[in-house]
Amino acid sequence: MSYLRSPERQRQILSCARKVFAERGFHGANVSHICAEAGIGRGTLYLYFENKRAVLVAILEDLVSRVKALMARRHIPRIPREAAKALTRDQIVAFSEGRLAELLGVVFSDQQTLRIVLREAVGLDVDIDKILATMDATLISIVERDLIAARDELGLVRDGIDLHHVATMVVGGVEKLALAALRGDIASDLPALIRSVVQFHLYGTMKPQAEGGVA
Amino acid sequence: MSYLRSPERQRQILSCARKVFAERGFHGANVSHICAEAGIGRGTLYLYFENKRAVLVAILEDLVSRVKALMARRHIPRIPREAAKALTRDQIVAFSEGRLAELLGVVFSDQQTLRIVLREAVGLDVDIDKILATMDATLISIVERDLIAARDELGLVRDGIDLHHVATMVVGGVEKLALAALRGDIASDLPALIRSVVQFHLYGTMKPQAEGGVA
Amino acid sequence: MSYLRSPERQRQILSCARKVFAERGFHGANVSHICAEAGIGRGTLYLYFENKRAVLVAILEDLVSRVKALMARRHIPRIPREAAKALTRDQIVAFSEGRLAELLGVVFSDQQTLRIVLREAVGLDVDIDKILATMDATLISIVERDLIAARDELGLVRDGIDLHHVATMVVGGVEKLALAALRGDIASDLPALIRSVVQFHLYGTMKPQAEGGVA
Amino acid sequence: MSYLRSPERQRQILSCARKVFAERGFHGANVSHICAEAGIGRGTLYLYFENKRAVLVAILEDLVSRVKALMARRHIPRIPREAAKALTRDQIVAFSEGRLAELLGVVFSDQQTLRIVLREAVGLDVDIDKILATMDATLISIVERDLIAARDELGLVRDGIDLHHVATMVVGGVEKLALAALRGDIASDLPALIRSVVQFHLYGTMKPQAEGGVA
DNA sequence: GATGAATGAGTTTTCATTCAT
DNA sequence: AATGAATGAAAACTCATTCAT
Repeated sequence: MSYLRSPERQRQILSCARKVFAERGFHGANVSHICAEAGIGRGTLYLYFENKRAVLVAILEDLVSRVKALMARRHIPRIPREAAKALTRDQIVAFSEGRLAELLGVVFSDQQTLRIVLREAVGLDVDIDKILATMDATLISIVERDLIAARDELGLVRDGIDLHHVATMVVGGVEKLALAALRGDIASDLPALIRSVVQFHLYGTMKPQAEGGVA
Repeated sequence: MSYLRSPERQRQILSCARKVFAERGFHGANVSHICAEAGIGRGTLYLYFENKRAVLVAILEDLVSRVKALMARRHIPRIPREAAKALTRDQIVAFSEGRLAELLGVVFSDQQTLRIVLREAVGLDVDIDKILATMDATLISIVERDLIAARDELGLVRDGIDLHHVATMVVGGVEKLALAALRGDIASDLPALIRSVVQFHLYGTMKPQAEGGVA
Repeated sequence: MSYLRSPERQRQILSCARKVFAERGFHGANVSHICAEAGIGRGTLYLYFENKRAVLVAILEDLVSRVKALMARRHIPRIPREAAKALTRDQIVAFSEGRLAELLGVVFSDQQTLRIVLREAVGLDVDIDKILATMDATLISIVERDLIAARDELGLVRDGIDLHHVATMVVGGVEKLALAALRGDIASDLPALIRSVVQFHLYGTMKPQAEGGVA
Repeated sequence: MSYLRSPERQRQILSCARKVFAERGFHGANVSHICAEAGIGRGTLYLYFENKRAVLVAILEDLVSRVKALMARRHIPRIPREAAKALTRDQIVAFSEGRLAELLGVVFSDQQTLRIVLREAVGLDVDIDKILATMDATLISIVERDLIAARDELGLVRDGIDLHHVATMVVGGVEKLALAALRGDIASDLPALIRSVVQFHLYGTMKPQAEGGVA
């Protein structure tokens, strides 16, 4: 028995639960597993959370709030259009990479949360789905906002693109890469991954010459 | 009650299970639900499947085999490099759209299977994960093969791109769009979605002029 | 494992539960106790009853329906008022004793049910309370109906009596006697008890001379 | 927080527990409920009572001791037999009503205790049952002693009556009336109820003429 | 082959009680 | 003396699976 103040104990349980859920999945994890991990009695968990599901919800909402905080914090740098025109390709790439790294840093700050969001929390129940949808929507809107700014203020974006679709695909693509990395299907070389993402979403796959050579 | 020979009955159970799993999720669905849907007794299911999990596995493996069949069937059209150079932008787009539509047609032939793959089968257990990973890998390798062919045989692909990463992102992006459509966050207008995907992955987001204007 | 048809199994569980509840009380009795007594698995009980509480409710409602059946069955014998006047004291006593014995026969047909009604089902929850109240009300109204008939049709009842109060007291008195008998505080000599009840409720305690001698 | 010496604090807890038990029943009431009501910490209760059950026992024993005190206090007024013969019917009734009111005053001094005795403490465990049995026995013996006195010293009681049975029925009848009043089935008009009880137990239900007219 | 009654392992959850502070 | 955080025993209940019919 160790006496901890409420908020610390709550955080401790949360972090142990994160670990356990990531390792065993939501259904594979017992309340007992979590409590053993946290070194507390089984009843203690119920002093801090209504039930097992509420622990997961807390983990997810914690992440959502971090993502929303990011969105609130981040503002589009105001560059005059003239200056925008003078941006080099490398400057644009570098800026995009920075933005993306920032985003990924918050979302996938730890592998455990990543695993939980992408795998353990999926398909559990309607309310949890709503939280995941909120997170998706927030992530997507962050990317979309950047794209809209790049289009409207910097004039950098190709015409006739549905930016919401694109933002959705960017987030989905990033998550799939992350999942593949989690599975060990591809190397977890974050900078390389980020470079791939940025290159891909800026330029697409088609050779400029090919494009250029087209009537 | 009704006399169906083994294979038909098996298929019938499978299709009822698909419906039930899609509607209620793997954990939310009882064996009873499936059997009621199929109009058979609870024990009968066990004549055809070892257990509940095996039913889901069968659904997934059925999909995997359809995807693999697609991969085996599909071969890259051999176009002489010279001809490739003469391809118009619209021809490339049209061809890509066709390929993608074909792919999506197999994978997401029905909303039920889609839902199961993207939501209900996620995070269940290690073996099911392996199946999902196999499907991901197969899908990705289909896209990747197309990309490799476009690069190596047609010379259409930009240099310095990690095509495995790109293929992964394309699949991930498509799935995220599908998920958003399932959730009702975006319109389920398949042709429009396919167009977005193809435009995005061919050209990326950056304006050609912007790119062109860079030193 | 023994295969019983639904209704028999249900009745068997009910009768075992009656025994177990009577012996150990509602809270003292486990579902396991009941199942062990019935020689069935723990889950089997839940095929027949929604939960432990529902088993008790079924026991009580079974009794209520027997009591209500008695009330429906029983009709007041129509005796012309003239004939009523000619009834001897012993005839009235004998008739009352018969009626009471009939009532007790249904209600307290077995000690187990009696114990459950008087002790184990008391104070459990609002709905069970309602059932007990219904039973009380039915018993009381049976007695009251007899009293009203004796008053209105036979003219046998003293003036200025609140017959509902009296009926309530009769039922309460009988139950207290039964409880005392259950506890072993008084002899379980049913005929003697019935005689006491009838004498008491017909004549009261006061000596007729005493009454007669009053101005 | 508030400084109360042991005995007052004990009494305070007891009175809060009485309220809580009456409102929620023994099983429905948490130790927390009681402590919250008393404005003390959860551990504090255990400084004054061994456990939850002990609190209920204390409430009941307090009542038992009040009832026993009544019994000890109450003595039969010595009236010469001659004087007894001269008692009017109204005098006897008035006296009986007084005695009964006195009894009820102690037992059911408050609705809370009444509810606990009649509903919440019933069927809990063997020891509590013994206390309730003691209370029943004491109440019954008080009534019985009055009846014996009325018979042996005043000669007011009809022959051939088992006074223990009668006393038991009187107590049972009174309790059933009280229960019905608690339930709202009958009006809680104490004087009217007392009158009904006294009339009934003195005179019974049968019309004197009817009785008189019998051979 | 088909059935569905029976099973019981496995989990969540509650709450009286303890004891470090 | 007072507290309330921590405990864990105890119990209800679900549901995939078995197997007598």
